[in-house]
Amino acid sequence: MTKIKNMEEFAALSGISRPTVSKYFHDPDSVRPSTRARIEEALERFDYRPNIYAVNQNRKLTKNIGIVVPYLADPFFAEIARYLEQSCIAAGYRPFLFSSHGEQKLENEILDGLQSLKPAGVLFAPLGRISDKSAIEKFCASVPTVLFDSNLDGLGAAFIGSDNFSFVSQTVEYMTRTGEPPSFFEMRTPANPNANKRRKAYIEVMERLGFEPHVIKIEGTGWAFEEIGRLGTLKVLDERKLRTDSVLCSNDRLAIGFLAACFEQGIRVGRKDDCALRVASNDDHPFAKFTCPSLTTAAHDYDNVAARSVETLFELIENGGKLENRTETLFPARLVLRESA
Amino acid sequence: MTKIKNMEEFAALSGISRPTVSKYFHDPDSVRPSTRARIEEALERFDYRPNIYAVNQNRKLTKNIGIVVPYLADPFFAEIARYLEQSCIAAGYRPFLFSSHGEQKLENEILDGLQSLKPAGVLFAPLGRISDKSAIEKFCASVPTVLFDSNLDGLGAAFIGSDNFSFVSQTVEYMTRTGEPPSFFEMRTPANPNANKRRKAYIEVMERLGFEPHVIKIEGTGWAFEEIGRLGTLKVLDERKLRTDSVLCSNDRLAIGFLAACFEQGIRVGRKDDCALRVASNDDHPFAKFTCPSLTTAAHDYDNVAARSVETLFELIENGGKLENRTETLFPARLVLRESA
DNA sequence: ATAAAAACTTTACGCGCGTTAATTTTGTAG
DNA sequence: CTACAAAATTAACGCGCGTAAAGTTTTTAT
Repeated sequence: MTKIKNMEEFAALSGISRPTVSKYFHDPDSVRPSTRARIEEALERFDYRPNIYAVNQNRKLTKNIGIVVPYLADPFFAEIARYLEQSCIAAGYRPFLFSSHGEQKLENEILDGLQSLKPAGVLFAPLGRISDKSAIEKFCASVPTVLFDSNLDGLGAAFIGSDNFSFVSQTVEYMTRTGEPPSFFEMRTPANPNANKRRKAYIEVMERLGFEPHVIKIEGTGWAFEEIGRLGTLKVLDERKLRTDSVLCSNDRLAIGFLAACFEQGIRVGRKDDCALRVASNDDHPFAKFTCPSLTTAAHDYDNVAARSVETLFELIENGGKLENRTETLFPARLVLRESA
Repeated sequence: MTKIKNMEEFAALSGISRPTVSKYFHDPDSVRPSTRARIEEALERFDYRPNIYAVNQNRKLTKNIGIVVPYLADPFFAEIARYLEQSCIAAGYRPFLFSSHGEQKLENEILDGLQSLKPAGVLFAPLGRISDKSAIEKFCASVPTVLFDSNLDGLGAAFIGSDNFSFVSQTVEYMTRTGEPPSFFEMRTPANPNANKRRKAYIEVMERLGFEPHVIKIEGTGWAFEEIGRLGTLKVLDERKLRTDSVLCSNDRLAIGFLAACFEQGIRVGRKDDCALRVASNDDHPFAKFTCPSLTTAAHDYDNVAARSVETLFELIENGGKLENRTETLFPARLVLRESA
């Protein structure tokens, strides 16, 4: 079991010329079946693999794909990243995962570092409001990029995300149908552009149904949504700002904080008769099933968003990095009824 | 603003010879301040950076560091990964983050792929029980590796983690001091070696305090601990297996499921008089503050574990990949009193 | 000012592999 | 068996940069 240093050596040991071996690694089907068999036989005996640095230096396009999410400590992004990773691997690519950790500076540094990785493409969920648009625009000009989750107008070759209107309309309609119309609970300055769309959808749906919208805006910045939601709720409860017994939170992480605050204050939440409040939300966070009470929420179509994102990226890559026109694909939500509303 | 293709071109534009520029990129302090200034000035005007593939091909050691965690959808690991990443960057390295997603096959594939990245070192939190020890051993033989969180006997150049005895002794002592001695709630076949140490510590501490240990083992495999905990708790409650009003969960994610089940069953948990049960746990999961009631738990010393891990890795790297003897460093827990116990 | 040391320039080779052009071998069809 | 296309081989160059050797310039010390 001697260690093989390079392709030259491996080619010699396998009895095939180096250019042919090189061809094999580029596409195993491009060589005659008999020679392919000989190479793979040698591969079993000697455990050689091409030096990726030499390969990537000489190929025009690497097989690397960058995956960038805004906040990995949010299990939602961890889950979607997992799906994206696996799809890339299945397609013969090498995914590299990065988290902006909620900071613009880090997001920019990641994009910067990504450029020198010369990735074939990038799947990018930007921070949103605090993203450095011009930096991202520059980046997208030099690297084939598909945006997901958070849309930034005109940036990237395509956007794939969830249809916020579908989320809110389902939750609002459900709540109005089964009880009082909900107030909308959100952060005053939401980090994510989806939040704005959800508020607008809420107002639109409420008006269409003939109810007066009521938006409750709480203070707080950053990505510690649960704590922001909790503190905001305590304040709202203290000031008796709730007009009805129904609340729709902009997202599940705020709702987790909302429920924690209600529990602290001894307020029973749920759809049962002895409950004082109904709370629903949007996202179907992995923990939404384990809140007390479990959270009624509108679920992202994780699988489709992820699948379409990679599909689109591969299409983009095969197209040489350009698509005729930027598309925006939105997947509808699925209402998940649990105990909280 | 012409685009610079290579170091040759950049060197010409900056008026410095290529070898000197190369030296600069390796270590800016290795050149005369005046030439350094000239290079950096040119750097501002032209935005050139060395091709990392060419660099890594020719340098013996890359500046890459691999970070491997068992399950990124667990915010605990996301948080620690964040700290590790930042430390690596601060030290001038390039971190690459990977998650095994709870699967041995993926863990092996990650290690495999990591080898061809030729990293200077790897920070590795293995899956634990289901890890492929022999594959890991092989990996560690060729790449400087520091294990953290989960120890595997003798593998890696060092281990840094938490002192499980410290966790359990603090929670057990607190619970016995303020109420009935707790039962210990855990999975029958825990994925993580820390679980075994916690059970042993529980038994030891209970006996030392003169109480009879009582371990409740629930069924379930995989990494969906919350749901396993929830279902296990429903069963335990149904079969009335609790001997006292106190429960110590092996980890927070199980506890989250435990509390959800109690809530479903209308069982009040907490240290107040009107509560039927007290529940404590270990880890201080990022969501432990938002359970209902909030969870009393023993907190990891995140910062120190992460800081010492990277410290040790850098030491290992500077030492050429070998340390005289394998060290195991354990940091004690900090008891966090909340409402559940 | 002079000598020695330090830093820089020039020249050149090597890393491992992609890739091309010219040539030879192999496989298939008539 | 001949003819011809497909596939493999040989030879050679290039990618961008690390690095070493030899010579030149600049800095520092005396």
